[in-house]
Amino acid sequence: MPQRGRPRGFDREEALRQAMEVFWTQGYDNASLADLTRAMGINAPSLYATFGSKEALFREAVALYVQTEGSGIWEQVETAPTARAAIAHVLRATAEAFTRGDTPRGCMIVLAAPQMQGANAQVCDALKVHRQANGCLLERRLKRAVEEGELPASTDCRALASYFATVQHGMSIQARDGASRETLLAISDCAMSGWEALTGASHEA
Amino acid sequence: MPQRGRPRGFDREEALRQAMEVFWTQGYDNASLADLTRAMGINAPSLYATFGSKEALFREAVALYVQTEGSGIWEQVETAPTARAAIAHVLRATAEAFTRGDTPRGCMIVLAAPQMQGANAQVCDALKVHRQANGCLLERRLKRAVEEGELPASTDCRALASYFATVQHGMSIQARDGASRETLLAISDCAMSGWEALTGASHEA
DNA sequence: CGATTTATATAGTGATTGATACAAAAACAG
DNA sequence: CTGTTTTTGTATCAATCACTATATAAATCG
Repeated sequence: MPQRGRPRGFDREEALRQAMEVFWTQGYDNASLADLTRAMGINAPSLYATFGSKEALFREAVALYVQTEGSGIWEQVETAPTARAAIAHVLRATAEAFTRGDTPRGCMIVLAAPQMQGANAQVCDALKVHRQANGCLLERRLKRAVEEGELPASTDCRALASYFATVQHGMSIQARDGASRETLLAISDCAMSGWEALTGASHEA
Repeated sequence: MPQRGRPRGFDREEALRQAMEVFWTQGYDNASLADLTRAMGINAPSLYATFGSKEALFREAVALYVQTEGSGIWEQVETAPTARAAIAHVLRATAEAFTRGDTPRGCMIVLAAPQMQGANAQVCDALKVHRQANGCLLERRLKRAVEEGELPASTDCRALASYFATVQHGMSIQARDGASRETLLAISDCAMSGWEALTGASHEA
């Protein structure tokens, strides 16, 4: 019994992708139900029957964003041969992802709801969790590099992770302000050029 | 003829300061007229008679922010003896300003309206102008350092300015996410530790 | 076919949005 | 005092917000 009643007249994933793009460009507050339903090509009752509420739709959109857009940025952190290569890839992939042209500029996780206080504290907090997860991912990778001997034991992995996360977050603002791909790549080069001074691993390639 | 009619029953500057704090914590969209009038201690007609509109009030709040909160961060860029000292001060002052405790965390210019599209494109664009002005300020200071011999002629001042602006912007996100003053100071130290590698001025102090 | 089940479109819910009409209140000028 | 001017509080404006009640449309089941 695959389905009993009237079949759904739209593609759930495609509608969710459209909603994600609206939230990505407009943010959570500024994206109205009218904006969402227009972009998704459905009416409000279909949206609520399928996704539950605006907040639930946003959470699904965030999950889709992390899975599709974010994966290209963070997926190689664990598998990269060195911590240095891992972080360099994160920054370079960020510069490219933020200036793809067919998607909104900057990171949805950073830009969609930066206001902690007010009506949508839970939504903002959900994004904060994602941001901090990325910072922890970097920190864990750096700690592994210390264990493996790539970096000296004196390395302040927490500080380094916060630093590179800060650069990655700041690139969202730059991208929204119109920075070109070349500019963002130059920024990531600047961030990486201090690697030896940061880690004391001047003997590493 | 100092005044003709009924005198104003509240302090204009104090009310503006309260409005600034609401916009700072909640952002432009999320700050409702009810939030603003409650914090300012006045009713809506007084607000409109004094400031014109919500957008005009926001612009005045931004100007007040730049003048009061932002000055401590950017005022020494021109007067600092070296570009290195200037930028180090910007980052250190940023770490302190974003964690003062009695003011909201992070930069109002970065956090109050990051959505370019939608209802408030003009408001967002006004903030973008301020952000880019800071980047240009850094770039001009770096170019002066090249002219004065502090930095080699090969220095890419545009890229360096974008890089440090990116770090400064990213610190707003970190501050909103709860980063401590020590963490932000460590981030600024990380950003500065690559100075020699970035500028090729390894012989400078 | 009729019965059931699910999705759709229309229309409208109360609440809140930014912004005002209006008249009383509080100062001055004459 | 009587006008004039400006601010104030109350009460409200149309528009929009997120959300839903209701009835019809479109499918399967028996």
